Amino acid sequence: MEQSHPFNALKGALHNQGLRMTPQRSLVMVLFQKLPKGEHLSADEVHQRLLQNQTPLSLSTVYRTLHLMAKMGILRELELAEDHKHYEINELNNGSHHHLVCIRCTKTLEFKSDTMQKIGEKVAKGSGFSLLDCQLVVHALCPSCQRL
Amino acid sequence: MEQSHPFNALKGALHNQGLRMTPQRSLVMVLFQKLPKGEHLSADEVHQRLLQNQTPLSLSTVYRTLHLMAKMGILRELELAEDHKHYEINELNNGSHHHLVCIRCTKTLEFKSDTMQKIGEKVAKGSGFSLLDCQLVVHALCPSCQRL
DNA sequence: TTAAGTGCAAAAACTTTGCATATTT
DNA sequence: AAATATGCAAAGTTTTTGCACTTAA
Repeated sequence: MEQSHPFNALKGALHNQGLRMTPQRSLVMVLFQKLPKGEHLSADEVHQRLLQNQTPLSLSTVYRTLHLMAKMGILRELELAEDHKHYEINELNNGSHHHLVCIRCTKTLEFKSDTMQKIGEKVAKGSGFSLLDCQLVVHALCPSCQRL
Repeated sequence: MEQSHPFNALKGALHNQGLRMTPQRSLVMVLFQKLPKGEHLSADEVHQRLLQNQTPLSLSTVYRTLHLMAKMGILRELELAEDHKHYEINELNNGSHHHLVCIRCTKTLEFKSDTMQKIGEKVAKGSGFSLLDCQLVVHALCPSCQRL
C-alpha cells in the first residue's frame, strides 16, 4: 500500500529519534493534512473526529501525539484567546498565516504577512535559535463588540 | 493621599462601565506597574506576591481581576509556551515587545519591533477592529536544545 | 526480542461559579 | 440603599501520569 509523502516524512523523522510510526499517529497526521486551510482543532476535537475510525484512539494518546508533533515542528500550537488552544499544520515554508482575534466574542480572521516570516527568521538566527514557527496574534475588538 | 496616574486612569475606566475601584484591584494594578520590564506573572504568582499584604486577596479575585484588566486592554495575556499563561502591563503605545521562546526548555528572549506595531494597526483597521494588543511569538529551539 | 506506545482510570493542575457576606458609590 | 465585589468551598475543565498490556521494528 502506497503511503503519501507527508506520512513518510513523519515516519522518517520519528525514526531518526528512535520513535515509531503507529496507526494512531498516522490518523492524527492524516486528519491535519486533510483539514481545510485555516481550520484548527483542539485536542478534544481531534479525538472526537477520530473516534469513528476502526483503530482505537484515546484522549491521552491524542495529547501525547499533539505535543510530540508540535515539538517536532509539524504542528503549530495556537492560543488565540482564553481557553482556545488549537492545533494546525505548520506551514513555515509555505508562508503561514496569522490571526486577528476579537477578545470579546472570539471571532477570528486570518491574514498573511511575508514580513513576519522574515522578522522571525532574523530574530531566531540572531540568537542562535532554529526557527520552528512564528505567530503574530493581534488582539482587538471587532466592530460589533466595540458598540457594546 | 495622592494616587498615581495609572491608578486614576484605571479608576476612571472602571467608572465608565459602572464598575468600582477596590483595594484588591488597586493591589494588582500597582503590582504590575512596579514589575520590571519584561517580567510577567501567572495568576498564581500574582496571588502569592500579594498575600503578604494587609488587604486580603483570594485567588478567585485574582482571576477575575486579571480577566477584567485584560479585557480592558490594561494587561496583555501571554501564552508563551505550553502551560505558561502569564500577564504583563500592556504598553501598546510605548512600543511593546515580543518573544522568542524555546519550545523545549522554555527559555525566553525578548525583542522589539516597530514594524510589528504597524502591521497590527493596519490589519486591525483594515477589518474595522480596534487594536488592543499585538504579539509576535517565535517558537524555536535554543542552541543547547538543538544539540539534544 | 525489546524498547516504545497505548488505554484506562485516577490524579493533578488550573480555572470558574454559587452563594452569603462585605464594600463602594 | 443599591449594586458591585469579595471569599470560600465546591464543581468544572483540561491535561498529565502510573501501570499493565500491546505492538512496531
